[in-house]
Amino acid sequence: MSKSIKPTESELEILKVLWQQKECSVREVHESLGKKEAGYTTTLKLMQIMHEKGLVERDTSARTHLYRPAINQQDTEQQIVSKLIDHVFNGSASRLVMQALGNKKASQEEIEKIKAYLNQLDQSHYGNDSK
Amino acid sequence: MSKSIKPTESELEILKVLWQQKECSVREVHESLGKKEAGYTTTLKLMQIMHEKGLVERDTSARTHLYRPAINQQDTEQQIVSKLIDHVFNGSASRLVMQALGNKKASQEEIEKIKAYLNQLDQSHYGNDSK
DNA sequence: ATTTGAATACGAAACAATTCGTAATTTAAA
DNA sequence: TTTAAATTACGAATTGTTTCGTATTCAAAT
Repeated sequence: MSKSIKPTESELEILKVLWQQKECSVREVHESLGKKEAGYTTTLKLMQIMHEKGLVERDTSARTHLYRPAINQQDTEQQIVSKLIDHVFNGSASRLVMQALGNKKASQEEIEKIKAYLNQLDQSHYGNDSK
Repeated sequence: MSKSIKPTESELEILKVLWQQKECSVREVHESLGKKEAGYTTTLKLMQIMHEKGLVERDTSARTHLYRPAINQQDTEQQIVSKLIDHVFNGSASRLVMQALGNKKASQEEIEKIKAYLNQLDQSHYGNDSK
């Protein structure tokens, strides 16, 4: 399957809003993006382009068009992470994880969550082909 | 300190070669990049730009200039990962980690490495502010 | 000394992403 | 019905990255 549509950074910002809110007008997205962002027509244009690319769907029946994400959050995040692992960490997921944990971003609480997740992985014999 | 220089994708490719090999001529980098890459002058130009940006240092005493990385691999990877955590995973390192582990990329072997790392984190009282 | 091959320097083209100005359209209010 | 406000459509300017063609320089081989 060719899920290889990759959103740009700005597009990802917009997708995050849409993932969260399910369905939005351009204005709603624009406001959600907050102050720093560019003008309204910039957001509009981006969303129109995203529609052309198939990143979002839209309902044009009403005056104010409503947009919905056309790609899945989980899949998209997965793609981004996979690409990072391949390109930056030479295919080693563990190197990425260690990099992610070995910094101030990872609180003790976070680390506990991860341990729990790992144990759960074990129990569900989720492990796969090693050596 | 203002370490906020962020390499583009192509620049990162080149940095990876330099990190690995310590010091390289343009040609060496170019060959290391392999087939798919663009022409020699493209690599040259990129490295010249990287020099202007301060991403690499170079020794121009000899006919063939020698380039060395001017930024640290660990720091750079850290920056990339931090940015990803902030922008894609709303600041949650654990979400990134789970995404990284919950796919085919992470073999059982990788997962073991991570467990070991987590335990080691514990022992060295590395944990920080939680509650 | 001359030629040849490899290297650097430089400018510009080709692309892609972002931004915005302005016109046209639509709805609701006056 | 006219006006006003909000919206979409569209084209183009801007900015950043990548690519390459060509000129120049240098050093070694002839």
